Amino acid sequence: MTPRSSCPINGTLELFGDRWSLLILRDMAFARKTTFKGFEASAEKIATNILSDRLARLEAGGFVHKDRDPEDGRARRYRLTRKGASLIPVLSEMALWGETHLRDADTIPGLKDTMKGDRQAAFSALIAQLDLADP
Amino acid sequence: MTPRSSCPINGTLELFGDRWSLLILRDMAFARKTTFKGFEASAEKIATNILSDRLARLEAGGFVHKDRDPEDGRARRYRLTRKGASLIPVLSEMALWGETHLRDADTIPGLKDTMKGDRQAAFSALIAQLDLADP
DNA sequence: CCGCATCACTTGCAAAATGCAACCTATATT
DNA sequence: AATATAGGTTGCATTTTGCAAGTGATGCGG
Repeated sequence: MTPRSSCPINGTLELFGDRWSLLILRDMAFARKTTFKGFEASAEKIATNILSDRLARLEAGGFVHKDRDPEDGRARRYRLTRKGASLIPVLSEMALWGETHLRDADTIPGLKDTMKGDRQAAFSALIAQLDLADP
Repeated sequence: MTPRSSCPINGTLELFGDRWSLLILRDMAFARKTTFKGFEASAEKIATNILSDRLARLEAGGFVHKDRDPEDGRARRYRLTRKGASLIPVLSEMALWGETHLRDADTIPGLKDTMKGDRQAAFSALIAQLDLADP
């Protein structure tokens, strides 16, 4: 798929401009979810065919790494790669926007302060707590 | 339309999680475009029915204000409201991500520095240069 | 090691969103 | 008056999404 333009905003939207991809990354980055069932159980109720498709795309794009769950042979383990974790600032900015402009959105404790202070440090700390996959 | 969840990221995605809405805001915020023809002329080649639909949604959501163009009675003038301009940080973060992670994305001069320095000041300066609508 | 539950899907089909091309109306220009 | 331009709308084909049901592999309790 050849991009519609060379605008970096457009490129980002061609990858993540849908209603589900970033929610999966959110679950990995902020809720530490790693399994299909875990993503399926999120409040937004993604359909399994869409979830399957998005995980495949995220894996193909190198944002997510998939392997067997070492604690349950039936389960697969999905983890962010460093490339996937690079979207945390985008997710955070969207969370901040939603929190300040949407009526019935939850407040994420500490988010506003984090986004005002040393973001880089906060993101690094968050990433350090994640069990990233490496390729 | 009742939101799928009260997650602020989800709420933001329900409003802007499509391939076009943020591009229109981009054109207003960064390219200073104000007319239907102007948006239509952008590199991504949006179809006119989609453009019409997105402008209507953005107006209904209070992100964009529409009036007659004072310099051409045939044209309508679309301008960001303050609420619409509040998405500039999200757009900028997406631009930064695209610029650093996508192969063939353009580089926006000064963006990386801006995003490392005093963002708030940079965003304020940008907004000051825009002719915002004010409802 | 048998039966049942769970995990990660896939399939089929209906509904909605998107994309394309043609057409239309109001205003401006010559 | 004729023509061009701005901002749409309409009809239709294609694509994406969503829902429900079904499938194969693995684990677990007896």
